Amino acid sequence: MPHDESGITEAIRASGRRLTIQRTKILAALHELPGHTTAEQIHAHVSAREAAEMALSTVYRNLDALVEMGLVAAFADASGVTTYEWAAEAHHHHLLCDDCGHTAEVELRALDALSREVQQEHGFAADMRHLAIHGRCAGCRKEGTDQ
Amino acid sequence: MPHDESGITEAIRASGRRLTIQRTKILAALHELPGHTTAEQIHAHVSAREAAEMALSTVYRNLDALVEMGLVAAFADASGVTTYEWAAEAHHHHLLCDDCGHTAEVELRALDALSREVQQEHGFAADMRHLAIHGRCAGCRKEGTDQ
DNA sequence: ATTAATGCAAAGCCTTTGCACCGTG
DNA sequence: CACGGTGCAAAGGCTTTGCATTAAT
Repeated sequence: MPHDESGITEAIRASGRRLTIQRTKILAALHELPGHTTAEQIHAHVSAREAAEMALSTVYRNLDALVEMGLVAAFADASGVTTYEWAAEAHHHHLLCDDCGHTAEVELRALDALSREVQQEHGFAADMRHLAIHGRCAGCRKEGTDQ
Repeated sequence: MPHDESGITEAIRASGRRLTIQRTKILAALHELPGHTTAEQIHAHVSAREAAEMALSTVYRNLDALVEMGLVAAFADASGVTTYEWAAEAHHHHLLCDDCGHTAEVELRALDALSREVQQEHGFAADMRHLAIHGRCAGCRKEGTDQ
């Protein structure tokens, strides 16, 4: 893809990897699609605009490589599906409603204190870039009932 | 199984379900095994002590039922494996080391503030009973390097 | 020219499902 | 004795892998 906004292509080359058309398109898709995309979605996104279809396994292999390089973050959905997200954009937090399934992306200040506690009392370097908090959203709580 | 420590068997019967030998053994296994057990582990645990082996699908079906009843909590591992835990015991938090895979169960005070922030600013009722925080544990940080 | 990367198809893994039979309530 | 539950085996979904071929450096 055209302009390389960060040094991503360099990083890829530096790691001994090659910049194939497929990899380039997957990088573009990661930029264009909103966070939390599945391999399938990326595959569909790429295949939709291009005549030639890319193998799904290529998408997986590339995502794995990007995760290994730390450029992309992978997360396990509750249903077992893996979602991927451009690591640099994963600096937000999620409020997952267990009722309606809605996901809100928010900034949480209190996490600093949490991070500190975890660090000081457990020597654990927390990666808060992508914390997911489960619960019930405002809407579902109003409706009161179950499900 | 002998003494029913909570009203679990009642709850099961009240939901129109039956108390089969298999279900009883699975309940016992959930009590005996530490948190975060997989269906496979429960199956192995039960099969180990009893001569007759139980079908793995029975374990899954029972776990599903227990989750549906709210007695057991299910969580998606990063690798896509589902782990189950006695819901009443899931009132702790996890520090998951992304390097060595070790899981530490801790109590985090700072979560109260977090809970409050989420509640007040987003109207979201957070369920903090089983928050998982990713990062690097003390041990892996000392070793410094990758892996 | 090397050798990483792709495509394809097959296999893997965890989990779910269909169906006849069993056993609890 | 009705109907929820079980076992078995087969199917399902997502992901990975083997191998010959292609293409980036």
